[in-house]
Amino acid sequence: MRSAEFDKEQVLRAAMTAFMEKGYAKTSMQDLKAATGLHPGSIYCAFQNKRGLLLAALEQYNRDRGDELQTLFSQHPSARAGLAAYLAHVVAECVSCDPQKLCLTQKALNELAEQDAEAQAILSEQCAMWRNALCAVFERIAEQGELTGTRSPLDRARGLIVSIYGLRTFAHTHPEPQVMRDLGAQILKDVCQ
Amino acid sequence: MRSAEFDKEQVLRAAMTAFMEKGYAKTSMQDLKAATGLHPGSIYCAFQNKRGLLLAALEQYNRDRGDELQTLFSQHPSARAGLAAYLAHVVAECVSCDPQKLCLTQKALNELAEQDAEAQAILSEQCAMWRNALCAVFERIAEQGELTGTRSPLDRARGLIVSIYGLRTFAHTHPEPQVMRDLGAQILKDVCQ
DNA sequence: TCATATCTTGAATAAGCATTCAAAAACTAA
DNA sequence: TTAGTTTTTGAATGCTTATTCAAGATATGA
Repeated sequence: MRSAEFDKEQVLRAAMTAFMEKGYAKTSMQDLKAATGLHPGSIYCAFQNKRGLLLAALEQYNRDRGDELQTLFSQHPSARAGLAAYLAHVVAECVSCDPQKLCLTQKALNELAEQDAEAQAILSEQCAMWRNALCAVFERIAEQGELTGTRSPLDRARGLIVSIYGLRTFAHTHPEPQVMRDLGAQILKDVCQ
Repeated sequence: MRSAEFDKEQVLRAAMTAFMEKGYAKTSMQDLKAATGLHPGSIYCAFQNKRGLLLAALEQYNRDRGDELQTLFSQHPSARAGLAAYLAHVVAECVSCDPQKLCLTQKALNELAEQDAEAQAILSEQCAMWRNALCAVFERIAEQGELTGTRSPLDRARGLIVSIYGLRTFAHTHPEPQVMRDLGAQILKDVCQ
């Protein structure tokens, strides 16, 4: 018996950033070898093939982002303040123009939703998990009486996801940071109204 | 002297749909040959290379979409009604799940904004043109007294673009058509408020 | 210490890719 | 009709790609 030398999470995070920077199609196995430090044989042994590595990386990304969201909201007693901080965090990522701070779920959705049914199913489920987490947030905000209007938490969660996807796409045109912050503020207003 | 046999607009529209379906990286010259009916030599003679064909296709797409928007709004005396029709049109495209009804600008923005500065510049300018067109729409809606609130037309135009980008990304997870229509209706409300 | 099972290594493979080019075809102008 | 110019054609090129595999390295258990 002998166990693998590499740390799977570490390898998946390295693959994640490689895919974020170049997209799936343009990331070569050579890129992945350089990013992960693994030789082709090891990658194929652990993940079947390039696509298997992507799918595993997508799941790792989703876990990491879920944890991050939970941590962020646990730091704010007011759910509404947590939401503001969350949006500010997303805006900051957009403004940074750092390819490693893109949303891999969104990138993959745009690149392969129409081409790979299995990837699409994984991504749809991840989107549903995200939506449920945000839905719970809006339920807490409602309980704390910080919501006007009559929209359901689910509606608001969907609206917020749409807005964040849009914000991240819009950011690729490099608008001024203040514009991005204003857009974020307006989204917060609209979604809590 | 001899003029080219092919119709440039027709070729560019064929290339557009090829790039929409597979993305830039995964569309091979063989795909483009099949889609356009042009042999490699002719493509290279007319557009330099694969990337040149993409850039030309992006510009054609932008022209076509600009014309489409103008036509749609010219059919509605009420600018507000035109906006509602425009959003309904976008939602219908999202619901159709037809890869040929994606937004090529958005697809390219997501795939190559970080990798190709020239493409990014073209796409940013196209986004600015779109924003200006929508800004003019909001000015007309304001003149017609159908706007509440104090947001500037420019703010609203940016917000609408963000929402449409988001809607199109969200659509890749195949939500129910009614959900998409509800999201469209909410966007219309928020942006005119 | 040794045998064994498993992982690691990196060169080899075969397919696919963007691009080039020279020959053939065809339109234009005289 | 004919000469000249440009386009069309599609095979050839050389490079890159994902994937495989057999040899070598190394940890584990006896």
